[in-house]
Amino acid sequence: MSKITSRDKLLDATFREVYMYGYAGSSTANILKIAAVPKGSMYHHFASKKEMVVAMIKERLVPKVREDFLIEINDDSRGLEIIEYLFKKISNNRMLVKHGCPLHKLMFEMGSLDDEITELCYAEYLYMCDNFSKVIELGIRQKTIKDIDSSSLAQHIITASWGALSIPPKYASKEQFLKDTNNILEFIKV
Amino acid sequence: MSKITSRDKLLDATFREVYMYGYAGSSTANILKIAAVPKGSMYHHFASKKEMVVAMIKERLVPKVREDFLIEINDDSRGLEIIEYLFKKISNNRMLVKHGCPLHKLMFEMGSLDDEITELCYAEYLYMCDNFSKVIELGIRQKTIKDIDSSSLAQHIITASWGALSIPPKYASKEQFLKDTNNILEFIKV
DNA sequence: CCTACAATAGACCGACCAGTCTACTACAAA
DNA sequence: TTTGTAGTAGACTGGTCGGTCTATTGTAGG
Repeated sequence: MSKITSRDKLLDATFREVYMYGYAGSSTANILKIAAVPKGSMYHHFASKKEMVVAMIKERLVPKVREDFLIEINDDSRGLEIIEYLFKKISNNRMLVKHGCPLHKLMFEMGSLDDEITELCYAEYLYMCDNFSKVIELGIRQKTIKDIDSSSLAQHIITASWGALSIPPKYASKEQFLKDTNNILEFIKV
Repeated sequence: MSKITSRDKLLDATFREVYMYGYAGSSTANILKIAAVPKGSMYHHFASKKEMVVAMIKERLVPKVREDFLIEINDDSRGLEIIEYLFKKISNNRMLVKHGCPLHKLMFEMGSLDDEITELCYAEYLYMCDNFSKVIELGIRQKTIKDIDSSSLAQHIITASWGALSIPPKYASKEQFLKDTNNILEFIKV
């Protein structure tokens, strides 16, 4: 039995706050209130707000994004179907559809605000591109995906999905996302 | 001869600051410093920071986006070529490539922060979709663009371009954007 | 039981935030 | 010339920001 530590509660609260209101839009005071942890604890575990966010990215945001955009390659899986299934999975994730990809949102905001955090996010974006490339190459070999430069196609699929997910929560819907990503699918089909 | 008023200087500075650092990330103090205008003037012209940003959206951001994403339909213009030319034009706009579409950036940030500003941005997004739809319908009639639901296609082109433009300034490049949007073009071609 | 250290707790700090206030200036209308 | 008003000017306010400080508590090792 592992109990939930103050550190855990802080990272969870930081993820939620930064995801919803952005880095600049979220305050330590609010994070502490949500986590129900006193200020002394926070500065015992982390040197600063930024360091707490850096830890949050590594220990919460990155694992979450890897899970949400997870691509599993089995022996009998087809490249195209994996992407189709992924879009379906994302469309059923209410949080993603409403508030966008947390990695995209943070990376976009931090681009002009902090180099270290931007780099951290961008590295994860490159990792995603790599993963997608492999699936695309699989699909190309199976002749279910068009034979186009796989890394350029991976980048296109990710950024286009991110764009489709960046419609404000009030107006975003599963249907709109599926309609949008269906165009991506139609394009990559052989 | 129309002279530059304090109000103009404030709107210009507000656009730059909010574009670069976001709504939450920009301060009135900094805007006043850049505009070289005293605080009293600002609160004489605008009731609050938010009202100043609302005016900035209407009088600076919207016109700028309409110019950057301008689509001109002449008698002898072809639907596909208009989109091709637009992507080329955007790729040559260093500011857009590095910092993204200002409308997209602000709308994405404000989604959970302020309904009024979100609505204002979303209305302009719908206007863009409408404009793109018309060009797509033209292309369909000319048989240079695939005969797919034009409004869904318009939405796809815009959100996918926005996604391609949301790579951090440090890593974004004209070449990466063109490679990315070329996939959109290849898809819509008949 | 004692010691030592990790963690909790929150009062407190200076800096900065958006916004207010009063005084002053420029200028147009009467 | 007088008067009214739009605009300029910046000192000031209350509240919130990230971060520091000291005191206390919980707990594992001796």
